[in-house]
Amino acid sequence: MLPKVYDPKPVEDKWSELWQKEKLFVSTVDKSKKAFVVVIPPPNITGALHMGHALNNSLQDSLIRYERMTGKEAYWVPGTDHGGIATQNVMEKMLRAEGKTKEDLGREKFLERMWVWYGECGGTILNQLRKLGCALDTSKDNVRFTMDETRAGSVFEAFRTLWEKGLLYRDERMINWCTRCETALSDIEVEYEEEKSKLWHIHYPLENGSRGLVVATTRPETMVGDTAVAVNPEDPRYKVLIGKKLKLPLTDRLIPVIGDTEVDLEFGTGAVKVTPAHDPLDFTIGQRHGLETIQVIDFNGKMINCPEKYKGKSVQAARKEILEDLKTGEFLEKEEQYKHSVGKCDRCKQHIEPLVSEQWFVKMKDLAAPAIAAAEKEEVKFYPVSWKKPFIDWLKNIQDWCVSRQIWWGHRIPVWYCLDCDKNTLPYVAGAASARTGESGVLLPGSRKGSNPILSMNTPEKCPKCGGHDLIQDPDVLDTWFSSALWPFSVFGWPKKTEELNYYYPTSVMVTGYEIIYLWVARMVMSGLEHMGRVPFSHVYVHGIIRDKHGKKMSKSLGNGIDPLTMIEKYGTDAMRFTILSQAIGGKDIPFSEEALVGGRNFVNKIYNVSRFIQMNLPETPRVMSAVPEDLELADEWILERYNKTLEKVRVSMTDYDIPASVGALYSFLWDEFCDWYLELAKPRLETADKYRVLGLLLHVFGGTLKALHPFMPYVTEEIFASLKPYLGSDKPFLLKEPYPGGGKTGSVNTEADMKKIMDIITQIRMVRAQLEISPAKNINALITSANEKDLELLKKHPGYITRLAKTDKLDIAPGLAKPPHAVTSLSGPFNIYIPVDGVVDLEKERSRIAKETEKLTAELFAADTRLQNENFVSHAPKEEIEKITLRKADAESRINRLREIAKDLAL
RNA sequence: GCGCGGUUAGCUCAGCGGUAGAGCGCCUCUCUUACACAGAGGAUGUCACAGGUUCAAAUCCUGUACCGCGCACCA
Repeated sequence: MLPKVYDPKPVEDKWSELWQKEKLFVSTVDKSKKAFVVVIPPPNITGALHMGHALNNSLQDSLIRYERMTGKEAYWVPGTDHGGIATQNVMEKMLRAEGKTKEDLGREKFLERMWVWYGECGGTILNQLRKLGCALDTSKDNVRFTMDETRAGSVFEAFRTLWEKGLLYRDERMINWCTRCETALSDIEVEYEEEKSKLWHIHYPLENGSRGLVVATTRPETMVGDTAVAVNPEDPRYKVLIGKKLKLPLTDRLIPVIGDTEVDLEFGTGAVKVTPAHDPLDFTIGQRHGLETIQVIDFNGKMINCPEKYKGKSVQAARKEILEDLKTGEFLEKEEQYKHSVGKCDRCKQHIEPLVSEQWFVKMKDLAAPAIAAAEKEEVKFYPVSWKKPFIDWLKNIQDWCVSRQIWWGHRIPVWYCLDCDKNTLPYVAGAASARTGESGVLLPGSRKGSNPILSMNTPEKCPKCGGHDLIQDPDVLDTWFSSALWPFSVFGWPKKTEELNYYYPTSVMVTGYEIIYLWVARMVMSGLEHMGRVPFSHVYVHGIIRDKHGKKMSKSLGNGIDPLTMIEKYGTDAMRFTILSQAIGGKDIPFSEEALVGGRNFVNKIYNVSRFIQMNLPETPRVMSAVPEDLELADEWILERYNKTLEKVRVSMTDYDIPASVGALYSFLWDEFCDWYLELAKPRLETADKYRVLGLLLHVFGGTLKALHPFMPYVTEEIFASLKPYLGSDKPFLLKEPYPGGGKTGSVNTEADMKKIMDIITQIRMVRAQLEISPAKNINALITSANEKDLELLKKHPGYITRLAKTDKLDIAPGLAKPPHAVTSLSGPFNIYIPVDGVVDLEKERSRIAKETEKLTAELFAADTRLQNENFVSHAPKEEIEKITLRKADAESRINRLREIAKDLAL
């Protein structure tokens, strides 16, 4: 006999290995079949998978397996992402642990280490995905990487196309700079967080030293880079000062007062210090008024171009000193408590420094327009729809995308410069190794205007203009999202016109968390339309974020993270998949706790034990037994009906990507209906001549349920299916090869209603047993009677159901039965149920039971009656509703009357 | 400031026009040979608040409060 408790580990190891070995998940171009394609959101190679990945991939796997079983050529394309800054930070951290920096290694050696890391981490991730049961063919030649050779080709092609269309350009702008990661970031890589700070009011005197203007600022340290003070030209307080010169405190510079309508009269003092080099708004004001831009903070976050005493100091240190000096000089007039949100690097949480710098940008407006149209026409359809509007709104307000990053790990910008042609325009310093670029010879961050970029995938042989060989490549790499944006077609070899690309593109659905809709989904849609002329996927299935049980984001620093692999160890993959799939409702965040897994584990165990029970009853010599027999009796028809309806519910839910509804339907069918009722009713029949017909149906329904559950819980279903296969008559090597069940026809219309009547009687008797504390071991007798003989026909056909499940010994079913002297009574629909009890009935208990019941029914009667009395209800409500209420009223009346009679009896 | 969610049993959440549901927890009984990771039964809810629409509202509309999340602003 098999053990009572299911042990997932050996089962999971066995099958995940076999699936890969037998190439179960391989997809090939098959034009006779409709393709169902999902491209994996490639996990960053930054470490182990987390709960978010578990959710994301469980959802995708469910879809892929489901669609494959419905007969589509389902292909789930595996891969990983190099993950730019995030991964480089991981490596830098590892180096730090060794007491090294990336500069110690130099660019080349550093990248070598990164590739070794890719080998390790990428492998780990694939391993973990296999453990999760993912239907991904992880053989080497099928796994993509955003930085492998093919993908590099895609990136170059995209870069070249955009460049040639003038959609990619280099310009000097104010960008977000992370002084920790030492790179520029795009706007969406900045997180804003509310912080408590101060608003400092500083007096800027007039040229002659007399009372000037008071500015309010949160960043006093930038004042050494001020080149003006702006006021609103309509401001009566300051209008007259426009054009006057102010003496910039702590320096000997004079700066003008300018008028600019962007200045808000209400805010602060109504006078703004203008630091074009370090504030986005000031930058535009500066451009408008032709102000000088003085960079006083460098790319390391240190002060430059300022009075000697602040030079080289960090921003924080400089702020402190400058404030002290302002106080000493009596320039500081006020300190106000102030809350404002501050930009932070989404990778390292360091404060973002707005800096002016020359970077590569992608022009977005033209790219966004077709994407907006596609979303509006729902060529890209969001599930849930509520993401449609935010998606479109974001695209409508899109800004150009800064795509250059000053890090080493990534696709190097495919642009070279000729040091001969451009020796006067390039900020090039030959010789000494550069810490920033890790190369000898430095291309400084300054302007390269006037130089001629040479576009080339590989190092050009020579300068096409002068034939010179002294070429230097742009030191920057591309934003990691640049390659991600191409993923839905780069995975199929684009720009090569491969057969795969032709067959699999556009893909079916993109499954992703809402946190990367703009960062990623929007860019894929734009790229797909731009480079392929078609949207990359027709559906976007948006899911939420896994949070801790209190709704807090899981994070390392909070220590509230749950490791999916530990959970798999403890509860099994199927249990974890079931749990998170059940909770992934409507794209909402999922509060997750370990306790929730218990339910999943129990369900897996339940499934396993059903199979134990069935197997116990099977003949030792296997033969095909699964069948829907002729001459079904009520319970058989009922379970088939429930089975068919459940499968239909699953089918409908799946078209809506409502996986929790699918999983939930199967759960309650198997547990509440199949196990709790049908199996219990089948047990005695297994001892009779009926045995093989019952077994046939048990196998049919359970086998089908296993298939239906397989997309969600692949391991346990595969394992059980394998052991039942000879009885089920399947010749398929794996469950995934089986067609998804469904489409069965339903039985007679009365089946469910009839069964419900019997179930209710059973429940009533059980209730009496429980209330009277009659031991389950003890059999009792019951009398069931009704005024209408016809009602009893149904029960007479199936006395065994009641005998078995209510554990009655002797069961009398007849019209007009009188209540035996020592008996308790219960009502079920039109039936009076009398249960004779030993000794004397506790009259008090019985009376109060009946009183309570009467009370409930009276309330019901009153409610029904009130509605029926209401003319409006009768004239407006649909017929069926009125009928329903009428019946309810009659039922309540009948029961109340019957209860009254019994009460009368009891009084005697 | 704009937008999007949420507010239902002790907890976590379904339901989204026709008599309030699940899982977990709690209470009672049962190791009845598939399963105690189980079975049977039970208790527990002014469905945030205020208006409105409707014969009928947890469900639709409007507003309010609180919680969360985006986006914008942030001198």
